[in-house]
Amino acid sequence: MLRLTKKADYGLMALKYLAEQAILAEQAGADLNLSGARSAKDIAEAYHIPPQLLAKILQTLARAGLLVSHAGTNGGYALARSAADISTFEVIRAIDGPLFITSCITIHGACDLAGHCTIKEPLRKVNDSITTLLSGISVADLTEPADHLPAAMAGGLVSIER
Amino acid sequence: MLRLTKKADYGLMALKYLAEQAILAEQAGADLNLSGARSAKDIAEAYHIPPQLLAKILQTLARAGLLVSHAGTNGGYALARSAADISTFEVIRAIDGPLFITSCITIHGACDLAGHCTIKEPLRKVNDSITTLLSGISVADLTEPADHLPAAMAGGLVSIER
DNA sequence: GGAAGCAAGACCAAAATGGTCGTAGATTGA
DNA sequence: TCAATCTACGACCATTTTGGTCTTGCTTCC
Repeated sequence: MLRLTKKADYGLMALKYLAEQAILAEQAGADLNLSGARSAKDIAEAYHIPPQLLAKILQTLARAGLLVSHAGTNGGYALARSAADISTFEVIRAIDGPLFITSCITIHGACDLAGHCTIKEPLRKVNDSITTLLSGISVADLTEPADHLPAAMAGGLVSIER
Repeated sequence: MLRLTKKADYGLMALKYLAEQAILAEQAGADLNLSGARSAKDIAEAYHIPPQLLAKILQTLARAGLLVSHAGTNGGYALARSAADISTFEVIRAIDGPLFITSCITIHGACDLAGHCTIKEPLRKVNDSITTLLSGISVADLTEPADHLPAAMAGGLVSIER
C-alpha cells in the first residue's frame, strides 16, 4: 500500500546528499563561496542510480524550484533553499505529481457520479493528514542520525476521536 | 503521490455498503436473522463497478477473514465482524498486499547496500505513522456523515518535533 | 574550440493494474 | 432431482505506469 515511486526515492536521496554537501561546503569556509553543488553523475555514482534517470529527476526538481542548476564545466545542482526549508512533500509532489490517495479525485472532487464512492470524502481527510505529515518533514530531517527523529512519526501522536 | 489502487477503493466501498446493510438488517428485526448479506452483483450494480472484478475483490477479503461468504441462491457476502472492528488498514493490506512506502524494503529492511538509501529509515517511520493512522479508521467511520469525522485526520494533531 | 555539464524530448521494455472469460462447485427452492 | 443462483478460482488480456536509455542541443569554463 501507499508505495512511492523509485523516482521519488531517488529524488529524496539526491536532496539528502546535496544537503550534506552544502553542510560540508559551509564548514570548509564560507569565503570560498562553495554552494555544495554536485553534478548529477556524482550523485548517481554515490548511490548507484542510473545516471541519466537521476539527471531527469534533478531537472524536474530544478524546474520545480527546489534545486538550482548550473551548466558547464564544474556545474551541477545545489539546493535552492536551506535543507530545513524543503519539505519531503514538495519533493514527492514535484516528482510524482499531485496525485491523491483515492483514484476518482482530480481537483474538484468530481467523481463519476455523486451517489457512488461516498468513500472518497473520508479518504480525502486521510490524504490531508498524510500531506501535513510529509510537509512537516524537511530534507534536513533526513540527514539527521536515525536516533532522534521527529517524534510524531513514531505514531503515538496520531489519534482518532470516536 | 501515495495513490491507492482502484481495487482497494472498490473494496472499501463494498465494505461500507455491507456495513450499511448490516445496520438496516438489524433495524428490520433481529429475530429474522438477517445478516445483511448481499451478493457481489448487487454491490457492483449499486456502485457501477465491474461485477467480476468486485467478485474477485470480495473473495480476497473473504479469504483475509474480513468477510464471510455464503454460496448458493440468496447467498452473498457479509461482514465477518462489526464494522467498527474492521480497520481500513486491514482492508487495504488485504487487497494491495503488505507494500511499504519505500521501494527497497521487504520485511527486514535489507536494502541493496548499506551505504545507499539512508533515506529509508526515516521513511519507514512515515510509513508506520500512516499505518497507525489508517488502523485508527474503521469501516464504521466511513459510513458516518462526512461532518463529524475523526478529528486527527484534519491534520492538526500531527506535529513534528524539531 | 573543446571538454564537461545541464536540458529536453523521443523512445522502449518491463511491470503493475484493471478488467474479462470460462469453468467448477455449493446451496437453495421448486 | 433439477434448475437457478451464487461463490471460487485460475487463466488470460489490454492498458497504463514506471523505470530506464538514446540522441541531440545548448552553456559554461579553461
